[in-house]
Amino acid sequence: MKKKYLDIYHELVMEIREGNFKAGERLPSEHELGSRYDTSRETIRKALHLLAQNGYIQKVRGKGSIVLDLGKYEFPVSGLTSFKELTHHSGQTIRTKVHELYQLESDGKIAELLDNTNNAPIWRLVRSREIDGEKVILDKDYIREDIVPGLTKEVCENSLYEYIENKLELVIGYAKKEIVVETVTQEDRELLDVEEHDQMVVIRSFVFLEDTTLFQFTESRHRPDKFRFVDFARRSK
Amino acid sequence: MKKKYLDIYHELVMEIREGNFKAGERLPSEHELGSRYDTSRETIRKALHLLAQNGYIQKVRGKGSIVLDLGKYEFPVSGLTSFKELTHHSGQTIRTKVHELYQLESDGKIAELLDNTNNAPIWRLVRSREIDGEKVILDKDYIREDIVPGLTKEVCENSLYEYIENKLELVIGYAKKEIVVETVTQEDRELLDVEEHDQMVVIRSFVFLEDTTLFQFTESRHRPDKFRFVDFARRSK
DNA sequence: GAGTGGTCTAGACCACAAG
DNA sequence: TTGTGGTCTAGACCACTCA
Repeated sequence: MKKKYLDIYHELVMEIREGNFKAGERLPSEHELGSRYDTSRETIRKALHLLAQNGYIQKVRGKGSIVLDLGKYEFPVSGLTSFKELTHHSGQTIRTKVHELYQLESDGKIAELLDNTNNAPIWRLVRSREIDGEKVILDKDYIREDIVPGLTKEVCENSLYEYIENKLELVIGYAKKEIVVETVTQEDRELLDVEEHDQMVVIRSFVFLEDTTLFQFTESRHRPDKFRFVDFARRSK
Repeated sequence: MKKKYLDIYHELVMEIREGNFKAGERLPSEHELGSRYDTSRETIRKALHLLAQNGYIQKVRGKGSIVLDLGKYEFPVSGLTSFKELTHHSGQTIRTKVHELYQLESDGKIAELLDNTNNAPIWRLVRSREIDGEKVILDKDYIREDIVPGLTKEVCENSLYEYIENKLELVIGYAKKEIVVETVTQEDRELLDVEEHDQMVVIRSFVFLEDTTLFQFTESRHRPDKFRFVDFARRSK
C-alpha cells in the first residue's frame, strides 16, 4: 500500500537534515504544503504529526510548525560515549561473542515468564558485547522457538533483529522495559571485563509482535560507566 | 474547544479499567463505535490512536483493536519498589526538603545551558526527597525566573509542576532526558542517606514549553537501590 | 482581519484476516 | 465473501496569534 504521508514525512526529514528548513524557523503552512505535495490537508497533518512525535518540529496553534534542533542541547559534565552511539551509530568496533545457544524444553519459570499457555521450546541465548576492546554488555535472551526458528551462532553474532524482521519478516509491535541497578553477578565477572565495578545497569524487556504475541524476554546488563540512555518525551495528544 | 475524541478516549479507558473490555478481547469495530458515539470514523480513530499510544490496545489490521494488559507482565528478580510508585502513586510518605532557593544573576555556564541569548535571572533550587524515612533523591533545578516567577519555599516543598501548570497556566510541551550512572559527590553525602553506596543514578532533563521555550534544566540524583525506570515503547506510525 | 493549526464530517477505495 | 483497520479526500467550522 502506498503511504503518501510517509513519503512526505521522509522528504521533510531530509529537508530539515539538509538545512533547507533551519531550527527556529517555521515550515510552510499545512495549506501550503498541501498544494506543494498536491494532497489534502489531513494527509499533510499525518506527516507533520510524525515529525512532531520524532522531535523534528513542534506545532504551535496560530503560528505554525517550528523546526527544532534537539541535538544542540547536550548534557554537561558527562563526557561519556552515548549508548546509542555505542550500539547503533559511528565507527566503533563492536564484537559479539555467543556464550550459550540452546533450546530449553518448556522450563517452568521461563515458560511462565514468556507465556503461561505455550509449550513450545524456548531458545536460551547468552552473548557478550565487546566495545573498543572491552567486554561491557551481557545480553541474556529467551526467545520462543516456534516464532523464531533456525537461530545459529552466526545469526546471533550479527543482528538478531535484522534476522527477525528481514529474514523471518516478523514485525515487532511494542515492548515493556525496566531499567534498574543491581549488584554484579558471578556470571558478569566471568564473561565481562567488570574491573573494579560492583554494580550493573540492568535493562529487562518483554518484546511483542504486532499481533500482540509475546515472543522474547531479554536481560541486558551494562557496566555502569559505559551506560547512557537518552530519551525524548512529549505529551501524547 | 470541545474534543469529542478525548471524551471517547477517556470513556474507553474507564471501560477497560472497569473490565467491561477484557485483556485479549477485541473492542467493537471502528464502524460500530462510530454509531455508538454518533460520530465519524476518523474521530473514533483518533481516540483509538491515543489508546494504542498509551498501551491500552493494539490495533491489528483485518482483525480489530485488541485490549492489552501490560500490567500483568511483571519483571522477575527485582522486587524493588518502582520509581513511578515512589514518585507518583500509592500511599508512600514523601517528604521534600528545600536546601537552596535563590536567584542567580545570569551565571555564565548556566545561562548558556538554559539559553544563550537570555539574560533573565535564574532560580537555583536544591531539594532532597525522603521516602519512607530515607533521603534517597536529590533534585537540582535551574529555572528561568522570567517564565516561572514567584517561587517560594512552600511551593517547592509541594509540587513545582502543579504550580507551573495550574497556577501559572504554562503548558509543558516536551523534554530531552539522559540517564547515566555517576560516582557519589560530597553534596550527595551531605544531603542524602547515601549509606554504603558509591554510585548514583543521574537523570538530567531539558524541559520546554509548548511554544518551544526552554525554561528548566534539572538534575535528579537517585540512590541506585531505590531507582527504577519503566518504559512502554512502540513504533510510531 | 488574515493566517495558522485543531477538530470533525461523510464519504471513498485499499489491504488484510477469517470463514 | 464479509468485516476489519489503513489511507485519503474536500470540504467545514473553531481557536489562537499577530499585525
